[in-house]
Amino acid sequence: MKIATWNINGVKARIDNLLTWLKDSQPDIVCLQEIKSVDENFPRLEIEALGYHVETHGQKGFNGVAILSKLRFDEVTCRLPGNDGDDHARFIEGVFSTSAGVLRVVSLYLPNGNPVGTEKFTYKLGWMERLEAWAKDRLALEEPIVLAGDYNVIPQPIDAKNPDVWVNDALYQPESRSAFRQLSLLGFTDSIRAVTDEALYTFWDYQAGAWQKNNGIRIDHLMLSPEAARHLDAASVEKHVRAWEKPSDHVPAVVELALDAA
DNA sequence: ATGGTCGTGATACGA
Repeated sequence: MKIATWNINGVKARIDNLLTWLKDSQPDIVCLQEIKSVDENFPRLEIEALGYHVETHGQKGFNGVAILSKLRFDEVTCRLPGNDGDDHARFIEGVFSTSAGVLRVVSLYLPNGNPVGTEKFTYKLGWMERLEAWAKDRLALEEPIVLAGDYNVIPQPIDAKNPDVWVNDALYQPESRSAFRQLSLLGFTDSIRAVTDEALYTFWDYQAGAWQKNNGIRIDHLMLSPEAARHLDAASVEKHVRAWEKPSDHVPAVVELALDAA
C-alpha cells in the first residue's frame, strides 16, 4: 500500500498537477496540506472520478488539510485535541481496514512558527506538545499509524542544503527539533531515515532561485508507529514534481507499506 | 545586504 503526503499550496491552483500526479503515481492514500479552500469548494468530483474517497478539513484562505483514499473511510476525526480555542484547520485523521487490521492515517499541517519570539512560535510549540500527547495516546492502541504531513521542522543539519541560514528560523530551533525528536523517542520512525542517510529535500522556496540551486529543506515527514514500521518496504521523495509547470513549493513524500486493503 | 515569489480572493497576509 502506497501512502503519500504533499503540501500542495492551494488545491485550486494545483488541481491539474494533482490529477496528473495521482494518475502517474497511483497512491492508495494521500495526505494533503495547505489546500487553502473551504470544504464546499474542494474539487472533489475530479478526484473521486479517479477512484478516491475524499475527506477534507478546510478553512477560508489558508491552512486546510485533506485525505484522499482508495480505501473506504471507517472513521474520520478533525482537529488535534488539547486546545478548543485553536480554530486552524491543521489535522485530519482517517481510519481504514486492512488485511492486518486497523490502519490510522493522519494528515497534519504543523504551524510554521515564524518569527521566533512571538506568539506564533509559542503556538507552534504548544501544537507540538498536543501532538505528542495525541501520539502517546494512540500508540497505546498498538496499531499501524502513519503520522504524515508538513511538520515545518528540519530534523537534522543534513536535512538542509545550507543549515547555517536556518539557525534563526522557527523550523530549525532547538525547541522545534527537540519536540520532533520526542516522536522518535516515543517509538515513531522517520520513514526516510529508516531507508537512507542521504540528503533529501521536500521543499524549495519559490524565491531566489532556490530550486535551481537545489537549496532545499526536508520538512515533510511520514512518521510510522512500530506496527506500521514493521511493514515498511520503501520510502522516497518525488522530487521530479518540483520541475513541473506551476509547481507547489513542496513535493510528495511516499512510503510503501506491506499492507493490503481488507 | 537586499529583495526576491507565490496563493487566496479582492487586500493584506501567510509562507
